[in-house]
Amino acid sequence: MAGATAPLLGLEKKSLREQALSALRTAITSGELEPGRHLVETELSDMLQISRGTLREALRQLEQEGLLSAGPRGRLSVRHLDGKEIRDIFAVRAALESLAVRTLCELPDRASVITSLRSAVDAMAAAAEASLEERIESDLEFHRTLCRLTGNETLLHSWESLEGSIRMSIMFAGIERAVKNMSVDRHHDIVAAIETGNATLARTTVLEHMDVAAANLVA
Amino acid sequence: MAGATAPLLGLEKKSLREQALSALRTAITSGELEPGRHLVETELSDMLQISRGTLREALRQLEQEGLLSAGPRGRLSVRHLDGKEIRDIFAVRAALESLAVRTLCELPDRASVITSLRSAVDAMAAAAEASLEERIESDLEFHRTLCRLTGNETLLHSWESLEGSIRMSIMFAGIERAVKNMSVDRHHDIVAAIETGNATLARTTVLEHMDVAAANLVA
DNA sequence: CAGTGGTCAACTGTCTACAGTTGGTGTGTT
DNA sequence: AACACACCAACTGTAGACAGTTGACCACTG
Repeated sequence: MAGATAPLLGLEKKSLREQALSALRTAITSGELEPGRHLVETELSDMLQISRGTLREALRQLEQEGLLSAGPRGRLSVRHLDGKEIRDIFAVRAALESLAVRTLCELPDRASVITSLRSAVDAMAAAAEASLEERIESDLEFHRTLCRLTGNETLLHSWESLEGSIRMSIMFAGIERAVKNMSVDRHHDIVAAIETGNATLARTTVLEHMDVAAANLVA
Repeated sequence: MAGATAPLLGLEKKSLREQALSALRTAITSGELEPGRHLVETELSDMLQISRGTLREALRQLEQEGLLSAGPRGRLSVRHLDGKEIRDIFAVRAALESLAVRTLCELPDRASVITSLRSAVDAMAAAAEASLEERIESDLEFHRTLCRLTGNETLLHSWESLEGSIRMSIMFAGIERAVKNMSVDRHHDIVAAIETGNATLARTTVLEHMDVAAANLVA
């Protein structure tokens, strides 16, 4: 986790809600909490050693991220994805990321952007020999960077809201299938397309990338 | 509010959290809670006559919708938008809705879709003489319908997550400016473009519609 | 055997209370 | 008057308890 730089002597204090949030997120996206499973508040609050009120705030956020689905009478369960939903998720993702690259193409000075993206690709290359988890992380980090560099906070926020669903898609399809989408070359193509400044080309490249990615997952 | 059909003798019971959610949403998007204002939990829970725990769940959701921004130490305040952020919001909105129309164009039988959209446009025309609020509602309803008809739940969800920000943009710019975007003709153009099945045309129409809309708001 | 009514356990919705932290204010000292 | 320190009020983080509802299981009755 290279992004977790401690703020110069600042204590690493996260609220219990945030801790619960990431704990549950990883539990779900790792499959520890299998899709369809009913979540019982008292049970979870016992496991995590936090009170129900704190837990409920975290659950509400996960629900809005699309990781949980609400049944009748507030019953929450882990969302179950089918092939169509994965394609739908990737269609939205493609729309967001194509906006990202289009925006980046229109930037007057893309030099620093290109530099950042290249180092993100390099990180993927470095992780290529590492664990599958790390490869996935570096891949997602690349795409998140794509959105962040636009400077459009709303775009970044929307993408991050989708991130949980993306991770669920990966888990649903199985990590073996997912790594087929981690090709360093394909990501280089995206950066190269941005570098040309040709928005149409960049957009097409991203759309195709996502099409292939979704196809790989649901194949 | 044509969408609020009671489910055959079903009682209309909403949880306090949901009630608080809509109360706060309208308070913010109507400007009753002005941008930048600090929100104090105890104060709000007194006003709404609910407990803090219940309120906090609602606040968490509003935060994720982008209506509230979190300061240091959990201090929440009503989000303040500037011109750039409005353009950013509408750029994301344009990306989502252009995906919507593209998807609709690729549908084999668009007849029923066109019918639904036409009635949504008719509703706008009917509201043209009504209050400004109703005009805004019918406009948003049209665009929401655009997303709903695709059958892509993720797309609809993403759009609805953005809806709060869109409403804030409208309020920020002032309703007088916003109504300039409610032209029935322009919305007819979108429907007509979908009817042709020409995805590129439809996409261009929507992108331009959103460009104009954002320009009108920040002018 | 079908159907009815009743009791019980499991959950969620909601509220109140307590603890910890922070920013401000007033007072005393030099 | 300026600075240091101590106290205080305001607010958020968190916990624990109570109430209401639902679904299941079981006995009773026609």
